[in-house]
Amino acid sequence: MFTIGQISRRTGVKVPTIRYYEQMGLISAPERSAGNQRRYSRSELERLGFIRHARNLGLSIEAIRDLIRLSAHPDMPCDDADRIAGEHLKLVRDRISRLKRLEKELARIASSCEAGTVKDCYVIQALSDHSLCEGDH
Amino acid sequence: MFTIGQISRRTGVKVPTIRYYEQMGLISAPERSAGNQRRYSRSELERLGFIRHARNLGLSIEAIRDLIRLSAHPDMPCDDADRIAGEHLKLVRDRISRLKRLEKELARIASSCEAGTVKDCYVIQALSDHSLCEGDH
DNA sequence: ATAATCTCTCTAGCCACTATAGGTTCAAGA
DNA sequence: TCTTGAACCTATAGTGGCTAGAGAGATTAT
Repeated sequence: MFTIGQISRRTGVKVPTIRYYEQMGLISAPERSAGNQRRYSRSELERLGFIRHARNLGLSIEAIRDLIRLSAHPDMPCDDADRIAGEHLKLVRDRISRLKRLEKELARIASSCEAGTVKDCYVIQALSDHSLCEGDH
Repeated sequence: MFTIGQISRRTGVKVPTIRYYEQMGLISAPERSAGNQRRYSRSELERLGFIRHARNLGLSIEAIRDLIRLSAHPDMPCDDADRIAGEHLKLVRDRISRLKRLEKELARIASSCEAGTVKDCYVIQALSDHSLCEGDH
């Protein structure tokens, strides 16, 4: 049996976040001590690890809820789990390509200001005038 | 003189968002018609374009406020504008490298499930067990 | 017994919007 | 001039995923 602070330290998920996950239905309400404090078992520790890992990968609470629901039915086909992971992968790839375009333009903007005063600053000019952009976004 | 709907269509910033920017102090309160509706001039249209562009680049409201403050003092040195753009560039680069690590692991996870049922699904296993990760995150 | 550290619930705040409700104004057509 | 319908107004609440704080109670070590 672990206290909330103990599983917090073990999983790296902060105490209020654990309580928040409970509220959101990602982990079920654990047993309580005589004094109404949460007491967790090993399986709940593992589930929290799962959640933390998935969150680190950027999956939404919603997606994680779906995966947990799936894992409760081990004999169902796992197409849905694959789909969730695949969709998320696509999302991540989109974000990367978007950010790369931003990086390119920002790098251009940030490197090309040689003027000494705001009046002639390329950063501010470039931001004012979208038509100076090389790429599209 | 433009109505709020007109500058919304011209800049691509939604009407409630324009009002929100006004509340946040990014644009100053415009003139009003006899019936209390906002009437904008060309300079406000331009500023909104600036804001939209900067937001598209991912700059925070806070950073944009700083840049606007700077551009009100055209004779000051523009180091600060350069710094803001540079810092943001660093941020974007960090995000990209983080996302790339995620992409790698997600791709591995999503592609390696060959099992038919949830019980043996690699997606769920991999999420449960961080130690299966190849990289660090 | 006491002190220090957890833990409890509840509420509010963060960012950058978005949505809704209920009302007012404006511009164009009849 | 009247009417209609779109656009506008303010104010409030909700989004996601937490985080912070208050004020009270529980547990543990000395």
